[in-house]
Amino acid sequence: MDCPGNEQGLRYGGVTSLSDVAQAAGVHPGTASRALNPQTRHRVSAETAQRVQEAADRLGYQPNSVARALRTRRSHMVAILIPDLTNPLFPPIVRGVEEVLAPAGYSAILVNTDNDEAKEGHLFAELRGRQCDGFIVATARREHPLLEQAAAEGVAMVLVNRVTDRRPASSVTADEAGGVHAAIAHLSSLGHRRIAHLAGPQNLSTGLIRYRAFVDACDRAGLGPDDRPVVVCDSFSETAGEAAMHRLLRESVRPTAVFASNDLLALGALDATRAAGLRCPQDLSVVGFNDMPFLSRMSPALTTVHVPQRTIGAEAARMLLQSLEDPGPPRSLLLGCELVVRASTGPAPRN
Amino acid sequence: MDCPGNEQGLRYGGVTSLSDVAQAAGVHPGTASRALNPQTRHRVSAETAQRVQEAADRLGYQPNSVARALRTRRSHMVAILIPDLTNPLFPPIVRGVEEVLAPAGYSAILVNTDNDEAKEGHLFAELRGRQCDGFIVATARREHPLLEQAAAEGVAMVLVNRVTDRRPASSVTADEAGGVHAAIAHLSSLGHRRIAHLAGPQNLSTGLIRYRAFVDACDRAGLGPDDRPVVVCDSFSETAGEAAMHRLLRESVRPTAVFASNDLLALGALDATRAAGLRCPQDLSVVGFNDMPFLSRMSPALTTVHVPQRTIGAEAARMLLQSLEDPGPPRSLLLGCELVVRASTGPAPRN
DNA sequence: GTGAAAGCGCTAACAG
DNA sequence: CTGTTAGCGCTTTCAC
Repeated sequence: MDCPGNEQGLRYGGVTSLSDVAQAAGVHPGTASRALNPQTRHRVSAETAQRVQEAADRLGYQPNSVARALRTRRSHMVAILIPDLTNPLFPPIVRGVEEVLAPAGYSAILVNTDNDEAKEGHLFAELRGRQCDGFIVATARREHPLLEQAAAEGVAMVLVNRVTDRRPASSVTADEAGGVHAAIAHLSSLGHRRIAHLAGPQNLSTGLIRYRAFVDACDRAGLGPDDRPVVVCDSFSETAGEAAMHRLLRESVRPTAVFASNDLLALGALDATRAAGLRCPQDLSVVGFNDMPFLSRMSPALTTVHVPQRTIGAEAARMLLQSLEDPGPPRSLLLGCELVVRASTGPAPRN
Repeated sequence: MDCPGNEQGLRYGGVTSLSDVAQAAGVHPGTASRALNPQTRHRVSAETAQRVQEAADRLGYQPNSVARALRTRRSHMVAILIPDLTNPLFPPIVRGVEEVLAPAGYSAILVNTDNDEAKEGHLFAELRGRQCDGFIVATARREHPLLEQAAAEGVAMVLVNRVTDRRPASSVTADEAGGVHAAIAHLSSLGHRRIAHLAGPQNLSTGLIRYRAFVDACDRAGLGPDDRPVVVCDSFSETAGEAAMHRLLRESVRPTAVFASNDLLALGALDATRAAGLRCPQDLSVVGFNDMPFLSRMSPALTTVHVPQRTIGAEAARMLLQSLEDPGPPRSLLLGCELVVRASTGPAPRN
C-alpha cells in the first residue's frame, strides 16, 4: 500500500524533513532545497532536480513553513483584523481577501477586536510576534496610535473601509460620500424635505464620514439645519438604531425620511417605526448603508447603498501582496458605491 | 519619548530578540528565556526574573513565535476549515471558536474549501506544513480519506456539524435528528398530512442525517411513503431550493408543508412558492433548519430549527485544546436543537 | 552543479 | 540558580 511517509528515513512523529528527502535522493540537503524551490531549481542539474522531486513525492514531503519562515523572515501569513465576524458586513470582505491570498501561497489569520482598543493592541502585538508579513485592518476607529506607529515602522498594512485622519498607510475604501449623496438625492427626488440621520459612532471613521457627507448632501439639496435632525448612535447595532429612532420620533416635527449610517441601524429604526404605529414607506422612508446580505428578503426590503465588500477585500489583499513584494509609498483605492432602491423608500407623505 | 525597541541592543529591522533582552538585563539568553516563561519562572531568582522582565518591557520585547514553534514543535495555531464563510451559518461558529482560542493564546487560520475535495486536500497539506497544532473541520463531506488518514496519524482534530461514517475523530454536533423530529411533529400537530422534504446533498453529512431523520419522523407521524415526497438538491443554496420547489409544485398532488434541509433551501422554496401564486403559510407551510441570523426579519419570518452555532464553535475549540493538552480517545458532543416557530407555518389548508 | 557550514531565535538538556 | 551548548528544519552564502 502506498502510504506516504512510511518508508525508511522516517522521522519520529511521521513527519518527513528535507534531509530525509535528500538522503533518499542521495544528495546534500542544500541541494535538495535548491531542487525543490522553483526559484532556485535552475541552479541544479535537471536530472538531480527530478530525482529529488521524485523522492519528495514518494515520501510525501511537506516543507516545514515554520523553519522556512524562521530562516527567510517571511511567514507567508497575513493577519486580518475585524471588529466582529458576526457582523454580516465582514464575511464577504474576508472571503475576498482569502480569494487573493490563498492562490499566492499566503494564509490568513483572522482576529476579532470588538473595536476594543486594549484587545486590539494585544492581538496586534501577538500577531507581530507571529511574524505576520502584513496586516489587513478593517477595524474602524479613527484614532489608532498603535497602527500609526506600526505603519511608521514600515509594517506592511492595508486599511479597509476606514481611513486614519493622518494617512501613513495604504487603504481601500468605498466611496462612502458618493453613496451618501446618492441616497439623499434619491430621498430628495421623492419629495422629502425633512430627512433625519441616524449617525454611527463618531470615533469610527465610517460614522464620521457618512455624517459629514449627510450634512453636505442636505446642504446641496437645500435643506436647512432644522430639516436634517441628527441622532448619534453609540454602536452600529440594531438596538442602537431602535433606541435612536425612538428618540427621533418623540420630537415635535417628525421627519418623513431617515438615512441610517448602516443597515443594522436601519433595521433597528424599522422596528421602532413599526412600534410607533407608522408604516414604512407610506409614513416614513428608510435608507440604510452597506447592502448586507439578505436585505432584499426583509420586510420591507431595505433601500440601501451597496458597498462592494468582496471586491474591497480582494483589492486590499492585492494591494498588500504588492507592497510586500515591493514596498512603496502608501496608496489609496476608492471603489464606487451604488444606491439600491427597494421597498423601504417612497414618496414623501403630504402633510 | 518612550519608544519601545529604540535603544541600544536593537536589532536591524527594529525587532528585539531574546538575547537583546538578556544583554540589557546582564544575564544569559537561557536565563532570560526562563525568566520570561511563566512555566519556568520559578527556576530563576525573583530578583533576576524582575530585572529581565523590566528589560523586556523597556525594550518592547515580543517573543518570536516562529522560532519558539520551531523549537517546541507547537505553533499555537489552529486551522479552521469551512466550506464558505459567506454562508451565514459559519460566522457564528468561527466566532465561537475564536472566543475560546484567543484567551488560550492560540490563533486561528481560516480557510474556505467550497467543499471542493482537491482544494481541501491542498489546503490541509499546506496547513500541516504550517505546523498547525490542531484542526477544526466544518466541511461536511461524508467521505474524507484525507481527514481519516490524518486522524489515524494522531493529528488533533475536531469535526463540527458533521460526522464521518466511521468515527476516528472527535466531533461536536447539533442534535439534528431531534431537531427534525420537532419540526415534523410541529407540522403534524398543525394537521399537515402530506409533507415534502427538500433534502440537501446526500454526500454531505447534514444532508443525509436530516433526510433519514425526516423519513423516520414521518413514519412515526403515520405518514406513508407517498405522503412524504422528497426532492434532493445538489447544493445548500437558495437557487437549488427554488429549483427543487418548482419541481415539487409540478407534481399532481401538492404537499401542504415543506421541510427544507436548511434555511437557504427554505428561502429558495419560498421564492418558488410565491412565483407559483401560493401564499405561505395559508397554502403551504415551510420549515427551515439552522436558524441563521436575521430570519425573523424576513417575510414571512421563517419557522426553523435553531442550532447553537456559537456554542458549537466554542465547544469544538475547547475540545480541541483539551485533546492538545492531553490526547485521549475521540469524544462526541451532541448539543440540543430547538424549534423556533415563526410565521411560515400554519394550519394545514382544508382541501 | 554540488557539498559544507553557518545561523534564523528560541528552548531544554546538562553542567556547575 | 545560572551559564553553556546543542539543535528544531530550513536556506544561503562560500568553497570547490
